[in-house]
Amino acid sequence: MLDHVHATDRATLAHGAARRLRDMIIEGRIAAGSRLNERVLTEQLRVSRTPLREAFKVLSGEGLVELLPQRGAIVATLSVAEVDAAFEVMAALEGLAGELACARITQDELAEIRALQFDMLASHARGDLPGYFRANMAIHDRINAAARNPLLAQSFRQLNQRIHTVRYRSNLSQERWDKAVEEHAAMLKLLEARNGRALRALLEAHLLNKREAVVATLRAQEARAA
Amino acid sequence: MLDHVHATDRATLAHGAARRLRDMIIEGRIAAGSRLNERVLTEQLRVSRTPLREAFKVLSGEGLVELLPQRGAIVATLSVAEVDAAFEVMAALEGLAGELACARITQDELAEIRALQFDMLASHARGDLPGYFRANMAIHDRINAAARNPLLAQSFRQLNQRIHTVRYRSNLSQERWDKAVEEHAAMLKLLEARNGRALRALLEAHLLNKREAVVATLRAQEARAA
DNA sequence: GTGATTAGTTTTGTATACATTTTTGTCAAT
DNA sequence: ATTGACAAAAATGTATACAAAACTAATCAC
Repeated sequence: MLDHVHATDRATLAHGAARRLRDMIIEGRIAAGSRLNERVLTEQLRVSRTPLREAFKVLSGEGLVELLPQRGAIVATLSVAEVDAAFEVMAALEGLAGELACARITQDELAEIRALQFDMLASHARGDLPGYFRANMAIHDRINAAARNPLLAQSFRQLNQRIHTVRYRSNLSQERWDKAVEEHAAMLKLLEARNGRALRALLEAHLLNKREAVVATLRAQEARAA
Repeated sequence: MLDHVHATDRATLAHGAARRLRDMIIEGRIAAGSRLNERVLTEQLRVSRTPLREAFKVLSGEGLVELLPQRGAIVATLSVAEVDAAFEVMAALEGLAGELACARITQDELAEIRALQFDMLASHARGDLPGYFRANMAIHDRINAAARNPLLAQSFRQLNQRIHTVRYRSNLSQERWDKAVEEHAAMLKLLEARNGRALRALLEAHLLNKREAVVATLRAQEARAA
């Protein structure tokens, strides 16, 4: 097991702690809004307070943790407004990525996206939602990579990470799911045709559709809670 | 920008150290690539190593500092490619901000931007470049604020902060300066007309023009150095 | 019962001590 | 002069000690 510890883990305890804590938060293993008690976490992560507190600072920069001076750290909470805002920005970023990708993507990368598209179709046909999400994420990652803009990728990743919990927990209606798959087919066509402007518009619309689905789910949950 | 002082600003030594160090880096008082020696900085900032190292982590998240495990921290370096990439993303974000602002801006906010526009014209007429930059920044801040999307504002601010040194050091040609002022007049018209799509396109073009100017300056400096 | 007060506990913030790792400087060998 | 070995110095990473703030809960006045 220890052989498989990532390089960033070995680098410093602070990095390792940040990585593990990040995963716990993104996967929802620690509830949003809950206190991050230093004593508890030092025992859980087997590090002392110094690297743990440094990890808090890192995750705070990523928007995953909120630091309340003199009152410790909590897992960042997500309001519906914030999710809404995040999708608004991500739509623009993903649109830009698509446009740039049209100009910069290689044949090999395009072939890989084609393959992933078939994976997605397979998952869709089987009704395998987690598989669909995986293929979906992979495709969008490839588009982002093909855009050849590390800062764009980073900005996008940061926002996406922040809303990860709610994004990949929303249960698509069959109808919306079918529509999303159709949109993906159109995306691939536009990418192959190197039609940057059109792909950009489609990706933006695609993410704004996604936003509607997620926000609707969240509002429904809110209503049920009340 | 309206420095709405967050409670977190002065609350802890770590935040204070981060703020001061951030200013030093953004203003170029510490050269890009130079080592951030902990002993030296603890004396300079009058804090112990613990909060200083926490500040490093914060600034690393903002892209201003690079952490080299076991080898300390350095001021992040900016390649021309990175500046290029940053402007590419900022153009998309600023375009989005303009489009959203068209839909959401109030009359009061619009009036304030009109006033700032006159300030800008005054600075331009006087050949006062720093004054022009100030008015320019203020206008773009107002547009961002009118977009009512804190995550958009944050993403933009982070990128802008990162390239601050080179952005506000590029010496405009009179020609380009005149053109930029003209573009600003057009922006205001589109904002008043609530023409979101057009404003978006203009803002994108405006920032991509800015990118050309800055990148040209950088390449010239590079050439002179060699 | 309600609310204020305050002693005791917990928790966070900061400084410092200790442990490794990296860097520096010297000197001999080629 | 350059290289390599290696001891010394310096710097970073981590743990812990101490200080200050926040929280808890018991007591008391009303």
